[in-house]
Amino acid sequence: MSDNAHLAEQLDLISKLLELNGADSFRASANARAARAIEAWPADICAVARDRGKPALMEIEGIGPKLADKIIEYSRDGRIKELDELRAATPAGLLDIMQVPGLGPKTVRMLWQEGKVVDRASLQRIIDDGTILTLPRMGAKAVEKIKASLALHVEAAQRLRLGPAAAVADRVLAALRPIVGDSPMAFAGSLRRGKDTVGDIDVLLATDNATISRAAHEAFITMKGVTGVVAGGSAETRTSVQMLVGFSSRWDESDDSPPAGEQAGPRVQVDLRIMPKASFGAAIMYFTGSKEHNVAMRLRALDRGLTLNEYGLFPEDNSTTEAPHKRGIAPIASDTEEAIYNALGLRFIPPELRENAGELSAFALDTPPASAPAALVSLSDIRADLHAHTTASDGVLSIVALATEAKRRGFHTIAVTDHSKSSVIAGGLSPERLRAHIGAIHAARGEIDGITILAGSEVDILSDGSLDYDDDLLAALDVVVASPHAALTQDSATATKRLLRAIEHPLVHILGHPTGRLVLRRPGLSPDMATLVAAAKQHAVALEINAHWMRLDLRDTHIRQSVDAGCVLAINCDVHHPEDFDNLKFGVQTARRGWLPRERCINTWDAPKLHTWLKAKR
DNA sequence: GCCGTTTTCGGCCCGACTGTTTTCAGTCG
Repeated sequence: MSDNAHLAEQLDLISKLLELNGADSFRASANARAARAIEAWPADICAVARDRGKPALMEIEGIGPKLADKIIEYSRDGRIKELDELRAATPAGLLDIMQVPGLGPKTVRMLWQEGKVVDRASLQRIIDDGTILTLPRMGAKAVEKIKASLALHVEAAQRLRLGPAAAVADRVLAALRPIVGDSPMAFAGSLRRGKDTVGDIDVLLATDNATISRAAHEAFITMKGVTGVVAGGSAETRTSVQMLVGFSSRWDESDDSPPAGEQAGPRVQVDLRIMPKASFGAAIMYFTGSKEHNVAMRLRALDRGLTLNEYGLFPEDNSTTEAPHKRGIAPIASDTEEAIYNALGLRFIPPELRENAGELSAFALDTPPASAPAALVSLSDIRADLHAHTTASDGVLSIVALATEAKRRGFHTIAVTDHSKSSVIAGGLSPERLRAHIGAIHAARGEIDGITILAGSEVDILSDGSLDYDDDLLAALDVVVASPHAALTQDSATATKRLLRAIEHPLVHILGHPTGRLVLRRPGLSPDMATLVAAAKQHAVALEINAHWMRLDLRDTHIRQSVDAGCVLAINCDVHHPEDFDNLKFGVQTARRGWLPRERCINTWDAPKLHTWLKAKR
């Protein structure tokens, strides 16, 4: 875990413990806000603390003098005294209870103070013996809800990776489409923003037709894969179901594929929300988030004397008694997101950027064109893949089959990059086999035209940073992707030296999945990214964004840091199966989350430009 | 605990829903 992520976790914990201890809620949320700002910060925040001190920290939005001191304390001691004291004063089990849906800080504090609850077991005890009913605001219905939440919470909680989540959403949309006709319908939330994991899936449908609305609701709750309708949602405007993820792949035989029995396996909550057509833009903006982006947008509206909610952008008339849409006030903008952004002096902000990380100022209409961000990379810009495996190592496609599939998808170049000898389990090639393989790749060029097949290798970066083949052999390759595969628990300093050595190697073009992380499975290396991106820029090495949803490595914050440093990046599918090309969209979304401009992604370049760039190292 | 061309003190995003209440507190998204 990076220092930023760890520090953010500590501050978030401080926020939660403050709430539990009845501290001022604005003080608690200030800590949580700072945690999110730090987590999204592209550079190493501890380095900022050490090198530039308190004033530089206080320039970050949401960080004032007190929080700057805490960051400095953390960067110096690796801990924060305030957190230690709060932990000592609060039973650890209360944090666990606060995870249960329906139990917020106020209720948990009351249970602790009045009911002597300190963990899940003691909560269960006072439910069972009935004493919970004697506590304030604890009626029979409230207790029933807590009981149900406790039971359900055991199997929920886990977030879902982007790939399986997108597959569920696509399934839902495909099932509803025939019923809703051409009514606007889309998914929102962190899935639309392309985050690497999502908590639940929000599907929005806009219709003014009650018949369509009822039919969609009915089809939704009877869809294949639905294992239960979540209580609540009296009206048909919001329905929540639990749905089987039912997604398996070579990565997930251990933890995501259902064991025997049809109703088993991981589930995800899917919400269907039905709203009037006229509110669709405001609603999808609202449900897409992020929360921080929404808050910033509302503040921007207030600055301009307007009110923004999920029904539209309204003129503010200072009647605080009732929401504007309920008083029949006509919205200034509501049917499309673009109209709302424009009415607030902004260009349309792509969903991937909506994290309140500078996007509002960057997309302001009055920003001079010179300082406006360049066009972001998009899926249709990608014309090449530079990281793919064949049957020579652990892929399932022959060289020609791989090239044929790449051509079918509109690429002008495909690089064959099988594993090197140290990746024994993946069938890594000995130097002799690689020489023969290069010959086979050259021969395959005669069997298919309209696409360039490059001879390459995904070469292991060994634990000391040396590469898995001699320079003579590497020089015979058109493209070298150097990747770490083993020793992924090295400390940060060792990992930095290791990867730096690979970047400085004159025959390396691309640093493949630089940290080796697996989403929700393995943290991978945490090298000093500032050092790596500076070296990558200097040595003209492209940093890879591995598009597989299990990797998404580099991650969004690292990409932003690389972009700021002036690096070029590669978005590669790491193809083993033909379907792996479909993961490209996740790589592109992640790249966009890191603000990657089209021209800085080498996979968007035309063939002459890309091939010239590769040859510069030969 | 942060923040400021209407404030250095007194604010701090908005609305729906639920359950416990006689007017509202808490939670969620």
